[in-house]
Amino acid sequence: MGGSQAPAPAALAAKVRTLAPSMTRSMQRVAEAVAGDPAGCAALTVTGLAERTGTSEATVVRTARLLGYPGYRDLRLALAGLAAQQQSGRAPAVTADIAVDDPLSDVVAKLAYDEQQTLADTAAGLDMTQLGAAVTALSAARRVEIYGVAASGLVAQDLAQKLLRIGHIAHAHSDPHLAVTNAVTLRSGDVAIAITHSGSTGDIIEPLRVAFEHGATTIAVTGRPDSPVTQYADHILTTSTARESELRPAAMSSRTSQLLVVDCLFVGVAQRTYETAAPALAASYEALAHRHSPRTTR
Amino acid sequence: MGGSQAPAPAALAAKVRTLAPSMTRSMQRVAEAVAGDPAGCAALTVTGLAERTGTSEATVVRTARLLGYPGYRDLRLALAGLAAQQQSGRAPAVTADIAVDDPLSDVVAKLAYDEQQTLADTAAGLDMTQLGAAVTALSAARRVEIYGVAASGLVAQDLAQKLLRIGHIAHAHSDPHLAVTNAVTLRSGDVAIAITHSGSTGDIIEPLRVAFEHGATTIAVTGRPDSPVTQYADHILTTSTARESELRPAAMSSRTSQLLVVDCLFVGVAQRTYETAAPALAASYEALAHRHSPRTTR
DNA sequence: CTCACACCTGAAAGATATTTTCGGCTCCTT
DNA sequence: AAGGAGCCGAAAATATCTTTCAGGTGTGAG
Repeated sequence: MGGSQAPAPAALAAKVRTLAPSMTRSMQRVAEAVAGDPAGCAALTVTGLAERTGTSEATVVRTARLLGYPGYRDLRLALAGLAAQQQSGRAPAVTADIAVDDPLSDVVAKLAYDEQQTLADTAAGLDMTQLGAAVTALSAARRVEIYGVAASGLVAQDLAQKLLRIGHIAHAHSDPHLAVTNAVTLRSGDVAIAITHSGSTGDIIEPLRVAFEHGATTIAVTGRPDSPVTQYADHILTTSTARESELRPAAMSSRTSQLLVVDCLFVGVAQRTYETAAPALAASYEALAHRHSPRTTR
Repeated sequence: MGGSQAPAPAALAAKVRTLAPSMTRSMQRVAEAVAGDPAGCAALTVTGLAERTGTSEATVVRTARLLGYPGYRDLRLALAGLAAQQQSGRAPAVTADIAVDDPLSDVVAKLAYDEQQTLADTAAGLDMTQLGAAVTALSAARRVEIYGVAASGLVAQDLAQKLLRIGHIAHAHSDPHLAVTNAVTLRSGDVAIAITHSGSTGDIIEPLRVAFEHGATTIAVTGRPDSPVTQYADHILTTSTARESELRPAAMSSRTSQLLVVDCLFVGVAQRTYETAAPALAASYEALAHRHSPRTTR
């Protein structure tokens, strides 16, 4: 039930970053070479790439498999495609890290660029099958419980707020103990969602496990599709992982990525349950209108 | 003109037309198939393409040679590149609104595109002078209080979490009454931030007004620089407003925009107070490490 | 501190795909 | 109608990719 099986044409760099942590040293060398110079690597045979990375053919093939391709041949084709896209596409990028002495205008530009990149990577890497299944489960759910702590806790709340606005019963939990207590009450027909970037946050795995074992449909939103949390997930939605730096904690880009996924879930559910969602949206909008004072101008 | 022996990436169709007259019948069939469906042919092996065109492997190789490639392998690579280019070329048709019957893949593409657009707009529209002043005030603040409700409440919490992690005293408030109570205790040297998209949410204006009148430095993060909330704001940071639709509430893009602004504030403050921020970041990272269970692999 | 285990790693064997060779065939020329 | 030039594909030869297996390395338990 792992990541997507579709060959990723443009999302390769993202996939490399996502899977890199679960790779062995040699495989990382191969993945790095491939992500760093797609065009150059596309010109090489298995043996050539093995030599260039100081590894063996077997390792190259293994890496290709891990990245989701049937074998090296297919990875090579994807590489050629990627190279062509880069060629025709825009200039590489100004991907420099944020430095302590960057002027504010640079900070803004770099942050905006990085988040845009994260969005593109996430969209490209999302498995539509998994997403569809998750939307289906959510649309039919009696109630939805969402677990997340810290930055992911905010994403959980965001989703809960949105689902509530279209008439679904949804709650977010940040307190690990209460989350487990809550998970115990779930059963078949309910949905539990765990949001965790690392996928190995014990406080979040536990409630999902409990929900899973009580028969609820479980969904994991994580940046690590091979992490512990996925053992208890019926559906896995992978968020992208951008490089981080001292001044740019991982939480920043993972949050952007998670929010996009959550938005997709929301819109998907809203589509599926349009008959009830539309009036509910209108009603909640109406109810809040009086809380706003008249505008100053215009 | 035609680069005779150089592998043609995009000009393949043209080359086929140019060379077609000098081809034999079987070769023309192959060339035609290749030019007509690059993506499909890239997926085929020599034998496969030979069968599909009703010819033999030898003919396929001969055709590849005639088109300027060393062999079929290289033609296939070029084909993959061409396919990828075509693919990406017809992408930018996602500017339409999200419809009820859009397939999920369109939903994802449109959402990602819209959020990217929002980010670009926000970055372009940010007033660096105001941002700089806000960062200066925050860096020197004794404590920071942040007010926001609903979706903006989550942004407020996000900022509070981040500032806490770099050793600043910061709290987010969603409860209007508690917010006002809290604002009363502020004075010169403290900073209050109001986050509201409309700029006319009474529950948020009120605490900012109180903070303003008690001498605190006040910052407004709003999408409406002419709205009531700005009367009480020393510094105004403008977020961008994307068009919204029934299935895409305003909260979605305003949140993206607000988060970017908040991230800029955070990084700005982290830069200015690097001496204390860096160790604090490292310490909080360290403290959370034990909450993560060991990885599945490695 | 030592041992045992699990896992990564690469060499070589095995399987596929590509390229070359070569003889039959068609079609044109005279 | 006969000869010949060149096209075409089957099968051999080669290159490339994949799998298997055994050696090595680091890690955790005792």
